[in-house]
Amino acid sequence: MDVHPKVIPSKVSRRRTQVERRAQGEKALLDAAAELFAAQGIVQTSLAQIGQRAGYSRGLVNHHFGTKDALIDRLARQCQEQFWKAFAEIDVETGLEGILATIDTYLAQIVSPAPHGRAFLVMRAAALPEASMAPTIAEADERTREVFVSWIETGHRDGSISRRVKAEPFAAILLGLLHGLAAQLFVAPDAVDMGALRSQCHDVVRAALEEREPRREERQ
Amino acid sequence: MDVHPKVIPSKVSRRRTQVERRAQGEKALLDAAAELFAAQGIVQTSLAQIGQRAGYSRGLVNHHFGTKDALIDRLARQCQEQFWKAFAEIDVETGLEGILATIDTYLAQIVSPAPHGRAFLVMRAAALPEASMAPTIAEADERTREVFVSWIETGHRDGSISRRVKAEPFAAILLGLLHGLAAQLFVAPDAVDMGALRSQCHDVVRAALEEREPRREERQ
Amino acid sequence: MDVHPKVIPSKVSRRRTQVERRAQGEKALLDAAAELFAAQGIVQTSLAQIGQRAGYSRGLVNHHFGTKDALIDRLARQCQEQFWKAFAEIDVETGLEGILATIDTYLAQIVSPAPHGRAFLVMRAAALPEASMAPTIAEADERTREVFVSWIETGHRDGSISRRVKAEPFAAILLGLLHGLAAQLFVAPDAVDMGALRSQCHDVVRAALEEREPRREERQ
Amino acid sequence: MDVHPKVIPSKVSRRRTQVERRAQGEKALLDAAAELFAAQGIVQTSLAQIGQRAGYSRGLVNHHFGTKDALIDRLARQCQEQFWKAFAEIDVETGLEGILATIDTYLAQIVSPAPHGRAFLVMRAAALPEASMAPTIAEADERTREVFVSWIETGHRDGSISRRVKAEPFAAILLGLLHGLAAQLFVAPDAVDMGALRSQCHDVVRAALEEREPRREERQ
DNA sequence: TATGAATGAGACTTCATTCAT
DNA sequence: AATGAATGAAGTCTCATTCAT
Repeated sequence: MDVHPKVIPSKVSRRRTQVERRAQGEKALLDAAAELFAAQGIVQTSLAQIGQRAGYSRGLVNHHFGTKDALIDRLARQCQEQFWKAFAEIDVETGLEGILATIDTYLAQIVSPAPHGRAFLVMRAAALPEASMAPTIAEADERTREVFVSWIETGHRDGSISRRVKAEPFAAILLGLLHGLAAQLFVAPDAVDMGALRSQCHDVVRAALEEREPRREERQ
Repeated sequence: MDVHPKVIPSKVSRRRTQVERRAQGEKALLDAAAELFAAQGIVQTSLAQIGQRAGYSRGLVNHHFGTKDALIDRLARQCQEQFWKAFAEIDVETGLEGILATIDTYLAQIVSPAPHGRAFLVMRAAALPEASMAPTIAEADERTREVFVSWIETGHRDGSISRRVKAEPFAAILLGLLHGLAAQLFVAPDAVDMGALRSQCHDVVRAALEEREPRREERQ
Repeated sequence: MDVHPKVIPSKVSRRRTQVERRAQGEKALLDAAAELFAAQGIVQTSLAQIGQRAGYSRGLVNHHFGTKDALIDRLARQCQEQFWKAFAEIDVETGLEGILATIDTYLAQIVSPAPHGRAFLVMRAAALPEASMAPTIAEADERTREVFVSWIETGHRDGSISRRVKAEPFAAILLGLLHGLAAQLFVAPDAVDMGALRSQCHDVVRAALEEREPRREERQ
Repeated sequence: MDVHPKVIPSKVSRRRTQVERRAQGEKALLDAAAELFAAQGIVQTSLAQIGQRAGYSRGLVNHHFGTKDALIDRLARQCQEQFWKAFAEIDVETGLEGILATIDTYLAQIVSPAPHGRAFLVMRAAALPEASMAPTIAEADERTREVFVSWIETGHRDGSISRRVKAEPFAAILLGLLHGLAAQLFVAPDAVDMGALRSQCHDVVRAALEEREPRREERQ
C-alpha cells in the first residue's frame, strides 16, 4: 500500500476516514456508556448523557445504535469479550491452577479502573427481571460455565482435581461465587478485605477440588 | 378511650376498622409490589400498576407511603425480615450443620412461589449502582454475613469447623455464592439442576470447613 | 333529587363534581383538537398544543386519551355524530327532497364556523394513506352512503326518484361529490361561488334523479 | 464545447454521463417517493427511505432537491402532468363525449398500478390544512376545472350540452365528484363496484348535461 | 455525483407527585 | 381512607438538514 501512494489516494483516504470516524464514534459512545452504567445504573443513564460524555451530541447514540436496547446489548457483548479474552490468556499447567487463575483474573477485572468489568456487573444485575436482556446474559453465563467445566475436566485428567467433583454443578457454584462476591465488593468496597478474600477463596476452592480421603458420613 | 369501650361503640368499632383497613391496604400494596418487582423490575413497575394489582386505585401508594422510594425501602426491609426469620428458625446441633441448613433455607426462599425472595434479589440487583439503595442493601449483607460468622464461630467451638477457616472472609464468600447462584437460577431456571446444585454446594462447603491434614505446598 | 337534599349530600356532590370535571376536560380537549386539526392538520398539531389551547397542561391529552391515535379516533367519531345528527333532523315529504336537504345540510356543516365539519374533512383526508384511521373513516362513509340509499329508496316508493337510479352506486357518487366539493372549498374558498354551486348541485341531482322520457341512444 | 467534440472525448462523454446519471437519479427518487407517499403518506415517509428504495443512499434526496418540501412540490407537479397529458390525448367529437372520456381517464389513473395517480390523491389530501402546499393544489384544481369548462363550452357550441348548464359551477361539481369518488375507492376499494360506479356516473352526468324540456316547478 | 457522520429540534409517552373531592 | 384529575419533568426516538469526505 505505502509503496504506491499515488493509486487513487483520494478514494483510499476517504474510505479510511469515513470508516475510522464511525469506528471512533462508536468506541467513544460505548466507553461513555460503560462508565455511566457502572456509576449510575442503566435506567438512570440517558442516551443524551452518553452522547455528551462521549464528546458528541445528544442524538448520536440513536444514530449509531438505533435503540437504547441495541446499545445495551452491544455493550454487554463487548464487556463479556473482555472477560473471555482475559480467560483465554491464562497459561498454567494443571486444571486446578487454571481454576485458581481464572478466579484471580475475574476479580482483577472487577477491581480494575477500566469501567467494563463493573459495567458488566451492573448490566448482569439489571437483566434479572428484564426479559429483553435475559437471553444475552444467560448465554454469557453459559459460556463462562463452560470455561470452568473445561478446566475441571483438564484437572480430572491431570489428577489435580478429584473425580468426585461434578463439572457442571461446580461450575455453576463457582460462577455464582464470583458474581456474588463481586456484587458485595461493588456495594460496599470497604466491608471486606480484598487480600483475605482472595486467599480464602483459593482455600475454599482448593479444598473442594483436591482429592482427599473418603469420609464416613458422606451425603446426609 | 379504652376505659369505656362500650360507650361509643360505633366510634370504637370504626376506629378498629379504620386501623385494620389501613393495615390491610398496606399489606395488599406491598404484596402487589413484590410480585410486580419480581416479575418486571422496579423502574418498569409504576405506582399505578401496584395500586391496581392490589385492587385499589392508582393513587393509593402515594397515599400510604408518600414516595416510591419509601415503598421500596419498606418492601426491601420486609423481604429481608423474611430471610432472617427463616434463618432464626434453624435448629441444629453443630456449626457446620447450621451453615448447611442456612444454605438450604436461602435457596428455598428463592425458589419459593411467594414472590418476596425473588423481589429481594431484584431489589438487591437494582441497588448495585444506585446510591440511594446501597446503604440498605449493604446493611442487609452485613447482617447476613453476621449470621454466617456466628455459625462459623459456633463450629469453631464445637469442632465441626476447622479453626483454619477465617470467619469474616468465609462469610463473604458464602454470601456471594448464594447470591450468585440465585442470580443464575433467576436468569435461566432450567440451565442448572437444582438437586445436583444443592448437593454439590454442601460438598464444597463441607470440604472447605471441615478439618483436614495440612497441605505441603501452599502456593503463593 | 332536589327534594331530599340531605341524602348523603357529600357523596353525591363529590361524585358529580369528579365526573363533571372529567367530562369538562375531555370536551375542552376535543374542541381544541378540532380547531387545531382544522387549521393546521393532524401531524402538524402536537398534543402539547392541544392541551394548552384547551387551557390545561401539556400532559392532559395523554392522561385522558392515552394516545394521540385514540384522541383522533374519538374526535373522528364525534365529528361524524354531528353530521348524522343533523341528517336525522331532516324532515321533508319526498325522497328527492330528502336528498337535496341532505346536500344542503352537509355543505352547511362545512362552511359552519364550528370547526368540527372542517376537522372531519381534514381527518378524512389524512386517513387516505394511514392504515390506523382507514377503518373508522371507511365505516363513516358506509353509514353516510346508507343515509343516501335510504332516501333514494323512499324516492323510489313515492315516485320522486326514477327507478332507473340504482341506489348504491348513486349514493357513492353523491358522497364523493360532497366530499370533493368540500375539499375544493377548503383549499380555495373564493375560487367557487357558493350560491351558484349549491343551485347547480341541486340541478344536477334533480336531473339525475327525476323521471324523464327515454332517449334513443342510451349507454354509449 | 460542441465545436470540438472529439478533442476531449473523455471529458465530453463524462459530461453526458454526468447529466444522464443526474436525470436517472432524480427519476428514481421521484418514483420511489410516489410509491412511498401513496402507500404510507407523506409525513410517514422519511427522506432516507426514499433514497434507499430508489437504490441510493439516505443523503441523496437532499443532495438533489435540497429540501423535503422541494421534493414534494416537484413530485406534485409531475403527477399533475400525468393527468393533464392523459386529458390532452382525449380525441372525441362532442363536448359531452369529452366530459365522459375525461371521467373515464381520471378514474383509470386512480386505479392504475402506477403509483402517481394515488400519490397525487394523497398529496392533495395532505394539502387541505397545510398552507405551504395549498397554492400548488389550488392551481391544479383550477387547471383541471378549466379542462372541464372547455369541454362544456364545446358542448354548448355543438349542442351536446344544454346551455342551461353553467360551466364554472358544473366544473367544480364534476371535479369534486371525481376527487370524492377516488377518495372512497382509496379508503375502501371493495366497498363500491367500479363498473356500476362508472356507468352510473355517466348516467348522472349525461342527465345533467343533456337538453330536456323545461320543468314546471323550479323549487327555490 | 454520492455517501453517511453528526446535529439538534421536536414529538410522543410514561410516570411520580400534588391536590381537590 | 381512598380516588382520580391534573401537572410537568424526563426520556426515547425520528428525522430533516448540514457538512466533510
